[in-house]
Amino acid sequence: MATTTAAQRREQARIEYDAFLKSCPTNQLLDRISDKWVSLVVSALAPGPLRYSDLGRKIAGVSPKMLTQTLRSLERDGLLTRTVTPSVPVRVDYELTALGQNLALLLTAVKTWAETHFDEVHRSRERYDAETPEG
Amino acid sequence: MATTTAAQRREQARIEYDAFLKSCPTNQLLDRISDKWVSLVVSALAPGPLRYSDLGRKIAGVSPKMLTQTLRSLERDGLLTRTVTPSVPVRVDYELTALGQNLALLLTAVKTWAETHFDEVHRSRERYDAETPEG
DNA sequence: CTGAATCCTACTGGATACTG
DNA sequence: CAGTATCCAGTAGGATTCAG
Repeated sequence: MATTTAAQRREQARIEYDAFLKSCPTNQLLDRISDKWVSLVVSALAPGPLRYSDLGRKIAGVSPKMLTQTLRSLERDGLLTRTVTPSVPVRVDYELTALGQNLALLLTAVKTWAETHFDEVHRSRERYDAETPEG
Repeated sequence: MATTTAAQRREQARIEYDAFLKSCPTNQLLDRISDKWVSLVVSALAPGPLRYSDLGRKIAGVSPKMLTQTLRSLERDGLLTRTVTPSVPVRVDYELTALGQNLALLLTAVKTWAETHFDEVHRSRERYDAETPEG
């Protein structure tokens, strides 16, 4: 039959979606910078350069794995620079590039939005939860 | 002994981190709106209200589960409204609230940033990958 | 049409230990 | 100090199916 199953149609949609992503790779980048750790690291570095362990302390809940991973990703994207000072012990500084600082401004704006409207959102949540018959 | 093991110190850090999150719940909200699907849904609704299936088509790669989940979350946060028209079949419209539109502006700015600087990031990635001894 | 429920996989990301 | 490597749990999220 001319049966296009739901699965086939869905897969087709995914193929088109992949093509869409290729033709519009902006979404990949958007997804990347929408990452939790990216926001935190960029925010942490916004005031000025920091060392690896400084970042780890400033962000607190982060594991070394995620910290390194995020830093590498941001370095690869040209959002920050990694400077190794071959002293003993080694010292590594991370600093936002102009591009990174540019992005930091936007993320700061989003953060400010969250601070400004948090109580509003919070009240909305309580209202919603109260109305919901917890079922 | 006064032995604070690494585990203890780490756990202590997590406790403090939790307290930090409670005292500064903005981060939770920031994390929430940094979600991939949140960005996509808010962007999709920015031009105007849409029905459930319209959203599913416009966002393409999304599964009904994630779409519903994201919409519920945004509704709970007061970022959009859900309007049910009890016709047959049922019709449900989603529309950004003023708060949601406000956020949409910021996310649009971030999206614009991504579009503007994508080639720069892309070149940085190629440079990075070329320098990296693929090890 | 608009979801809700279930199942299941794959990836995220934390803990831990080890290296230069 | 600044990572790297390994292991492993939790969960995000896709596929599928069913209901109102």
